[in-house]
Amino acid sequence: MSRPSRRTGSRWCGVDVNGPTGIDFADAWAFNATHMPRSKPRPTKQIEASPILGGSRQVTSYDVAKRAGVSQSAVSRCLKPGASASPKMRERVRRAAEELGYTPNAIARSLITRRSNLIAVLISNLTNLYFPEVLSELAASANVHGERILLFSVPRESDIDKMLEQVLQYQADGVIAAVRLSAGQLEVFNRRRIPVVFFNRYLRDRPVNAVCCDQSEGARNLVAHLYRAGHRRYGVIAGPKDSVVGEERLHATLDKLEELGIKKTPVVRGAFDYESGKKGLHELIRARRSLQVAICSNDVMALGCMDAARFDFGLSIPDTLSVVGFDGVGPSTWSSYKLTTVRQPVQRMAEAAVTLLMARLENPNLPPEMRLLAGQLIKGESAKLA
Amino acid sequence: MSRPSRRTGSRWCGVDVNGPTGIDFADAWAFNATHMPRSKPRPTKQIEASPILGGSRQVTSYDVAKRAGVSQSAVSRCLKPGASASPKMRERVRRAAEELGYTPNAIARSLITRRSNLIAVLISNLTNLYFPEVLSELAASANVHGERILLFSVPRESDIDKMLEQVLQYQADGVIAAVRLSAGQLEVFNRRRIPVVFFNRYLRDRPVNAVCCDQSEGARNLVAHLYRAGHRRYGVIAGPKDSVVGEERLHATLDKLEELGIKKTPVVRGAFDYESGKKGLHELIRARRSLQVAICSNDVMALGCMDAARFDFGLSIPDTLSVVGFDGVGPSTWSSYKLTTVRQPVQRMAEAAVTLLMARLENPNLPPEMRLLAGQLIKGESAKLA
DNA sequence: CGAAATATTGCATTCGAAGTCAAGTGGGCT
DNA sequence: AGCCCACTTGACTTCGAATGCAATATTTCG
Repeated sequence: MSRPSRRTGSRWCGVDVNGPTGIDFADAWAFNATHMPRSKPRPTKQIEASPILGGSRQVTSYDVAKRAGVSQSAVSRCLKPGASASPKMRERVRRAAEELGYTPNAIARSLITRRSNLIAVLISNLTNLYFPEVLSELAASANVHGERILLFSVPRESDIDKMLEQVLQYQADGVIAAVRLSAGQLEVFNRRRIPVVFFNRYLRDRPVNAVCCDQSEGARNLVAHLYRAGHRRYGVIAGPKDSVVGEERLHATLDKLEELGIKKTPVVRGAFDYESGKKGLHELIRARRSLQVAICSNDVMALGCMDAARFDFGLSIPDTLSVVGFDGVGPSTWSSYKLTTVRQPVQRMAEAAVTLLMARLENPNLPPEMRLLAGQLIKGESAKLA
Repeated sequence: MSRPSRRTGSRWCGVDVNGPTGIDFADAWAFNATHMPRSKPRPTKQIEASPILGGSRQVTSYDVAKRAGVSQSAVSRCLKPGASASPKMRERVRRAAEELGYTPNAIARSLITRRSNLIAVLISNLTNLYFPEVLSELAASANVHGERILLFSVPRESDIDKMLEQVLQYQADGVIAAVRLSAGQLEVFNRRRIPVVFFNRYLRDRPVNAVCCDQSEGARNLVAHLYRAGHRRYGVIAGPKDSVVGEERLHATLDKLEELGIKKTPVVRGAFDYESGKKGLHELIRARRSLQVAICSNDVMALGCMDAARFDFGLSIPDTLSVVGFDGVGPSTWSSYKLTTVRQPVQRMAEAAVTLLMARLENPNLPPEMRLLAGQLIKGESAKLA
């Protein structure tokens, strides 16, 4: 310490100064304070000197600084790529850090930088066969940008508010939502300038960030192929009404059918799960015995529908009944199904979602943006197509 | 402020005092400092007084304190259930917090309490059909204990070390590992007293915390049933050699077979995925044309195996070939498969893993513990059983 | 060689909540 | 009234890294 040393209570220097510096402070206080109820000298912040003993206090940047004979700020700067630091110091600090097994504390960093490097991912029901893939792609993309994934698996819609509270508490940098959020819930994030990107859903009444597979185009495309193959008697196994993408798939399907002159297509509702597909087919057939095509709003229901067709009704697919789905999940390609479906480009969608989010972290003023990615028609063997 | 007011630089009080208190400080400094290179008055920590303007600084406990007319410590105490606080103050603080829309900062809390309330979950490949269920159960259990899940999806084994570094940086309270960890990697966590619980795997050479499904018993049970049904010519489609549970399933199977007098059962290796199951059956049949039973080390391979049997070889299941698996994933119950398998009690396993972890957070000195949960034999229709 | 420009470095402060400790308050009892 | 004890409450420090700023060190260049 060659400069005129100021008396400070700062921790790592404390050990270098003669005597407890705290006393100066107490004096200063005494001078001004007319009443001094707690006059005990401010304790010099002193580091436990026994890193060898069992004191398993974690190694901090102060420890590294001391060992390298530099200041804590220096350590911080050396670890940061862009910062100003001489190569010599960099090397000394690097060595000291390595010798001590130093791990920066991301929590402390987040507190001061106001960047948690956490992305909250909200997923409603992980068992959907489609989400796992999404999740793993999201994790990969986030990782590329130095962000981690804080997972919120929402068992019931009613629990969402509690989850959102947690998302806020953890200071997530941003949110990727594969669940339904109300306008009010979204507003909470907007007010705090936390970007939210919807995954395969969005809000109808206001512009939001979203990455979606182009359901409409996929659906119309699919219907066109089916129609050209000669199919005339359709039925739809749709998702629950509160699923925006489900409704979009449904409406695009019905619109295209009407455009082709086919009216009054029966529609039954399911919950996007296997059993719904089975049940759905039973209902459809009850409604219309001569059904030729079952259009299912997702793959898992389509697979259930196929199984019901074969095992409950003894139908031959695609000869007696054509079945199609949406998503392109793993099992849809299995030999038992070879489902005709519209595959979502999950990987590109995940990348897009993270990219959208990161851009809004850089520049919070970017306007809401919706990215539509085209689905790919997978011509399986579950439907006669043109 | 009814007591004799001490002059302090503490933030929330500053605003109550007449005039800028900073000046008193400057004087104090001037009095004592013999050398004063930086004599600008120590800035009184002052809170931006415009919560109405666009100043979107987040609401802190200081703001709440100010509004409620109490100290910041009081706010902290009021929000914590056990702490000492009069009902009157509790109510005032609660109201102020609500009016301001206060959200405690979990990051700041973690820094001081040294508890991040984060559990790192390491999963290798999420697309495995079995992990999604695990993950969603883990999330649910963790939530019950007030912990969040920090997800690490490990694409390649080689990336694990980078992941572990991140786990440390984020000060995860504990780790649930559904991936392979070397003894050295585990040691890093032990040294830092971060509990690790393995999920369906463990280390052979040292005691560790683990929750596993009792593979051996399940396998032996399965084989016994198959044997009693009259099967004599077996083949095994096993997992990769580096999977501990896979090997356990394999060895238990082979042991039991030998115990029953059946030697030299052919074994082929797969990667736990659908294609491996198909390929595995081809290899098995090439090795032994008269195969009666294919024992697969997981469900997904079993499903692939079934499909290969039916579509590639035209075999009838279970008449010509019996197929069994392990896990009990969703699709195994679908009508096309009705797989006979040993179901893992995923929910109870997840609960156990979290419980084991939480116990070790309470008391870090608890010895390693391994919980074995029995698998449940699901008698599907893919195998003739006794 | 010396002045000016630039690079390096350290000090002090900051982020926001929690916890320690002492001071204050009030009640109950003698 | 006086004393003791339990209960409330607030001031201040703490956690660990990042950063603005000023003080040095080093280089550049006239």
